[in-house]
Amino acid sequence: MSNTKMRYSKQREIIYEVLKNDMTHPNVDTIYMQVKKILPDISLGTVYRNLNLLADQDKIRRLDIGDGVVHFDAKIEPHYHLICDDCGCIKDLILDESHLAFLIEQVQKECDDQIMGADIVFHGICPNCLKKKS
Amino acid sequence: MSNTKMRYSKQREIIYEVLKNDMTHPNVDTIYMQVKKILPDISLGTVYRNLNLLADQDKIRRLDIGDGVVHFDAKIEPHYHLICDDCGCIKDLILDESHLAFLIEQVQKECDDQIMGADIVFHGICPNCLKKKS
DNA sequence: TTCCATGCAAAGCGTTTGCACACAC
DNA sequence: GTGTGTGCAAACGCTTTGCATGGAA
Repeated sequence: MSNTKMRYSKQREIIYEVLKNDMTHPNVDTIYMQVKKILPDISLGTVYRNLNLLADQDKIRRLDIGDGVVHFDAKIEPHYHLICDDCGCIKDLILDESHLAFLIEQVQKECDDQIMGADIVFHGICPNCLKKKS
Repeated sequence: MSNTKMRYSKQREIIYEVLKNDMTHPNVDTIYMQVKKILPDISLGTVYRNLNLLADQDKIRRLDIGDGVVHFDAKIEPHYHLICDDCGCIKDLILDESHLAFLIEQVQKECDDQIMGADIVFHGICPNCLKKKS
């Protein structure tokens, strides 16, 4: 709950630090393994609990890309993602403001200006995989 | 596999019919319960198997809206979805072509024209829930 | 001392799968 | 008859949770 006092925890701090330094939009298991290098005794449950807690406080973002596992992102500013259909990597995608405004406007016609936000996921081939193919 | 002969099955036919007549983007359990009214002995595994099979053949669409369960849609033409944050319903969203072209163009700058498609999910309050609130 | 956070393990839950039988062809 | 599809139940993988202990305030 948000009205409960939250105490400091070394585990939560490290989890947050690890995620902030990881630009790959890692899933929970990847985060768990990275944190374990620093805190070998941490448990998977603690990682889940803290990631969900940080996400509920909007300090990090939950990412659902449709691969069956949850990913997390320390970058909370609105932005979009490109999923590589070859290697499965997730890359940030910046859409310019004027375009986004138009997009939102379109959507608002449908739902009385109550739009909260949009999750946009694009599928394609990332530059890395393209390079390997040629 | 696509080179394996597929035989007719009553179950598959009914599953597809049920989905085509359901505009709510149902999850597997909902489809299962509807099909069970027509074929009381059908098993959940069969529903999963056939939905995945139909989706792999692009006869239906898999939908991942981030609620932890898979939804399906018999409407395969490209379109987008609005998720109601109040009731969780999923509504179709039509974006006009010129806008979409611009969107795709933006994305292609990032990934060498290899864009395959986009899944776009918007969050908001659906007209029904809005009405109830006022 | 109070009570939130943790580690551990078990449970939960949606989905997949192995197997024997049924059925399309 | 051959081989795909089914029903059933067990297995699977990710995530959550209950509980006793640890640690922040």
